[in-house]
Amino acid sequence: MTGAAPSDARSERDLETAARRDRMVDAAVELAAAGGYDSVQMRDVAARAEVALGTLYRHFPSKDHLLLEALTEQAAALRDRMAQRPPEGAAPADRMADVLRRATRALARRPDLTAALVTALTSPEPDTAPHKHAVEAVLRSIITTAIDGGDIADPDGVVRILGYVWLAVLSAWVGGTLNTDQMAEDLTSAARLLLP
Amino acid sequence: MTGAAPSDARSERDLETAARRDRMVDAAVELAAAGGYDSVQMRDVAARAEVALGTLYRHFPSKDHLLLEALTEQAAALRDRMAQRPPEGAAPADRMADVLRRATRALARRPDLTAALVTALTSPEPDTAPHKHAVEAVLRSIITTAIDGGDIADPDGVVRILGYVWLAVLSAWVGGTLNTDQMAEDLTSAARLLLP
DNA sequence: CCCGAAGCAGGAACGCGTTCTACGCCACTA
DNA sequence: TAGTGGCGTAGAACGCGTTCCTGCTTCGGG
Repeated sequence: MTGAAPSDARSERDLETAARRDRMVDAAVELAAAGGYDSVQMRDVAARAEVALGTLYRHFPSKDHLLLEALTEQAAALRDRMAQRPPEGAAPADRMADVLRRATRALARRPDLTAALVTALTSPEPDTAPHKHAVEAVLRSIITTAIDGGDIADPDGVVRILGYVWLAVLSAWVGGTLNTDQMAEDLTSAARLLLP
Repeated sequence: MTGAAPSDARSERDLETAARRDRMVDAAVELAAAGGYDSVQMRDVAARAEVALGTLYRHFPSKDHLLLEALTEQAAALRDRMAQRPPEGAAPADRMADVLRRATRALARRPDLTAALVTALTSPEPDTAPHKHAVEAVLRSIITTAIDGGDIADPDGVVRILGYVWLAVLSAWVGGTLNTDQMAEDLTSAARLLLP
C-alpha cells in the first residue's frame, strides 16, 4: 500500500477520501445501532470517523442524506441475500410471505439501526427524494422477483401497493404504533389479499 | 359574556383557557397553511396566539402534538363531510374511489397545511402514538363506511391495508416523490385490487 | 385574612443540525 | 518557483425546538 509508484499518486488520494467516506457511514451506522436516530449526532459522527464537521457536510449535505446512504447499502445487502437464497413456496403469496418474514427478522435484529434508517427515509426534506426512490426501487425489485411466475393480472400495481404497505408498516413500527408481530401479520395479510 | 353570575366564575376561567388553546391551534394552522411545517415556529405560534412560549408548551408537549391536534380536527371534519354526503357508486370499489377522490381534492386545496400535518403524523416520537392512532382510526372509519355493504371476505384486513396505502401515499406526496395525480391513481388502483 | 396551588408572561439558556470563517497542505501549471 | 484550486482541520456562530427561571395574578380553603 505504501510503496506505490508515482503514477498512483492521484488514485492514492482518491482512495483516502473514499476511505474517509466509508468511515463516516460506518460511524453513523454504529451510532444508530447503539441508540437510534437521536444518537446519530453529526459532531459525534465526525469525531468517530476522525474527520472535521465540515468534511462530513462536504460529503453528505444533511444527516438524512448520510443515513439514507447507509440505508441504500443495507437494502442492497438484503436484495443480495434474497438473490442468493431465493424465497421458498409454491404460490406467489407464499414466496412473498417468506420474503417478508426474513426481511422483518433481519430488521428486527438491530431495531435501533432500523428505526434510525426508516426515520431518515420518512423525513420530509424534498432533496432526499432521489435517495428514497432508489431505496423503494430496491424494495420493489425484491417484491417483483418474489412474486414472479404467478399469473397476476396487474403485477406492477400489486408490487406498488405491497411496497407502500411495507413502508407504512415500517414507519408505524418505528413510531411505536406496531410491534414486530403485528408488522409481520399485516404484511402477510396484505400479501394474501393481493396474491393468489 | 361579562355579566355572568358569581357561580359562573370557574367556568369563565375555563372558557378563557379553552379560548387560548383554540387560538394556539388556529395560529399553528394559519402558519402551516402559509408555509408548511418549517413555518410553524413555536415562538411565532405563541406570538400569534398572544400567549407566552411556556403556555404553549404547557398545553402541547411538543410541536408535533400541536399539529396532531389540528390534524385530528381536520380528519374529523372530513369524516363529517363524508357522512353528510355519502360517496356515490354501486360497487364498494367505486364508493372507495369517490371517497379518495374527494379527500385528495380537499387535501390538495391547501398543500402546505396538509404537508405540515402529515409531517407531524410521520414524526417518529413515540409519545405521539395515541394521537396517531386516533387519526388512523378516523381514516379507517371513513374507509369502512365507504366499503360497507359489499360482500368482502376479510373487511378488516382490507380496511387496514387501504389505510396503510393512504398513509404511505400521503407521506410520499409530502416528500415530493409523488404528485397529486399519481397519488389519486395509486389509491384508486389499490381500491380496485382489493375490492370487488 | 392569609396561604398554597395553578396558570400565565417574559425571557434567558441549552442542545443539536447546519453554516461560516480562517487557515494549512498538496498536486498541478505557466 | 510562485500561484491556484480542491480538500481537509478547527472551531465559532446561527436557528429553532425545548427547558428553565423569576415574578405576577387569581382562586379555593384554613
